Amino acid sequence: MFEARLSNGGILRKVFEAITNLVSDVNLECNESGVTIQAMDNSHVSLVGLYLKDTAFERYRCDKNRTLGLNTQNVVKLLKLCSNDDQVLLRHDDDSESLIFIFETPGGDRVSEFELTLISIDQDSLQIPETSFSSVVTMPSNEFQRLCRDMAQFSDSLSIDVTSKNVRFSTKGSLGSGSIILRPKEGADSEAVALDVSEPCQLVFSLRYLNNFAKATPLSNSVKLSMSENQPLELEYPLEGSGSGHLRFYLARKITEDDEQE
Amino acid sequence: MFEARLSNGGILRKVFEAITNLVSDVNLECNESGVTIQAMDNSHVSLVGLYLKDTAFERYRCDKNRTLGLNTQNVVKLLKLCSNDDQVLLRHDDDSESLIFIFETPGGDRVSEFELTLISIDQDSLQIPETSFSSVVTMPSNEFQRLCRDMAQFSDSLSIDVTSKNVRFSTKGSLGSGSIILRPKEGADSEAVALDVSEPCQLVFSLRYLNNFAKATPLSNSVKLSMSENQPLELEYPLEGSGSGHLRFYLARKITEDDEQE
DNA sequence: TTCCAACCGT
DNA sequence: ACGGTTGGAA
Repeated sequence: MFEARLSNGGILRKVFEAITNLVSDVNLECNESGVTIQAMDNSHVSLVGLYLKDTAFERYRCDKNRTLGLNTQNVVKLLKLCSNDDQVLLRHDDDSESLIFIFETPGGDRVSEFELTLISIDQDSLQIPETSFSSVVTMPSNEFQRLCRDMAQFSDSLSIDVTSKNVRFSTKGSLGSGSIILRPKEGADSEAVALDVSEPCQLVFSLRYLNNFAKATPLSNSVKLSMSENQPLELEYPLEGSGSGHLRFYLARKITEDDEQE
Repeated sequence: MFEARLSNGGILRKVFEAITNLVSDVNLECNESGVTIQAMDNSHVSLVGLYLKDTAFERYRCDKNRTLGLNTQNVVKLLKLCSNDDQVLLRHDDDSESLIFIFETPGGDRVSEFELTLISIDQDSLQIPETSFSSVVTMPSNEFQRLCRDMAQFSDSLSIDVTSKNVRFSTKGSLGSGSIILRPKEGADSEAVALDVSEPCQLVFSLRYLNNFAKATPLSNSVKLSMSENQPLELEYPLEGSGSGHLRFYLARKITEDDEQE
């Protein structure tokens, strides 16, 4: 028996809304310590990682490990049926072919129960390793989204240069070029830009994917970009108000013409 | 001479907006006690019944009974030309081929007059009988609309189970199944769910039609679902602020596979 | 008929 | 700014 109660159904909806553009089917891995998703996107370019610790739930019970195959669009459809402040209870009976979503109004006078048929997904169970990075940029998530949207006007490649002093996002295309430099703010609160750089780096990424990742903006006020030379970017949205948890995206640096000449 | 003045033109517009999806042409039956419409929808599956008692009007005069054939879409077009709080005066001169709509701003500083050509509709004049029902559910109209829209995600069939304790709406489709249970609220105001059940019932209806009926939601805060086994559903939207009147829909229960096996 | 895009109302 | 509705196109 797997049973997990979230007091805020909105988080779950936003998580699936954020990843539905990337992956159509995912395996929800449930064990006693929490719930995770690790999936390659449909075009096998980027990775998505969700981690919801058991403490992120109001109530959590998972007697036996299980893998729940879900169609992300169907999950989004279903989660749209709950109001933002409804409580959400997920339930899976051992060996059942469906996952049950129960939405309860705060007053309890309305209880909706929806059953989603599980699907079987043959996908390599990824084990995304925890890695350390030489450059870490923390910034407001909406600012990152805006930046990626704006830069996409010029080209699909975004260059990110991080030094210990600042971070520079730049792009160049036929209609011109753009560059945005962010410096850490003095009175650093969580809303500000922060840098943690042991080794500067300069990497180029596809804006198409970054813009897809940025769909997760509603989940968190801040986003963390972790980079090292010759390592994929890790983009992390901490899940606020859920105790501990995060949604992460991984993207290998874009192969540019310079690389090809090597 | 037929002359009827409504202080609130919005009601009339909403009524016609609600039925224009179901019936393209209707006969407006006018007699000394008020105005009624009784019509079968275009596909001859459901019935629409409008009743506006003479007292629903600010002024009402109907010397001679008459049947005014109207194209519902044209009426909607015309009623869009009046503001929500305009007074509406309907006038029909005996034997005239048109119905006159006069819109007057509250201050009376603007008077618009429109003439709508009547059409002749050969349709059996229905006499929908007043019936009694074993299960009556009253609930907020917007909640009913939401429910029907949500359930349509799963399938076109909505099962309604009413007991003396609660009402359960459920559906089942390829992507899963859904069920919403409503219980009467304790501090029951007009916004709440109320049940009046002498005999429980369990019926299935087409969500396509229910969703069409739910277009009437703006007319009323509450909706009344009256059911008995082996009898069509009666869905009633009381016309608020119009003294006495209502818009009703009737829908026979959907024939399911179970029935066919009988 | 169903899906998508623009427009409007909240 | 979002959700809903409506109109048009496939």
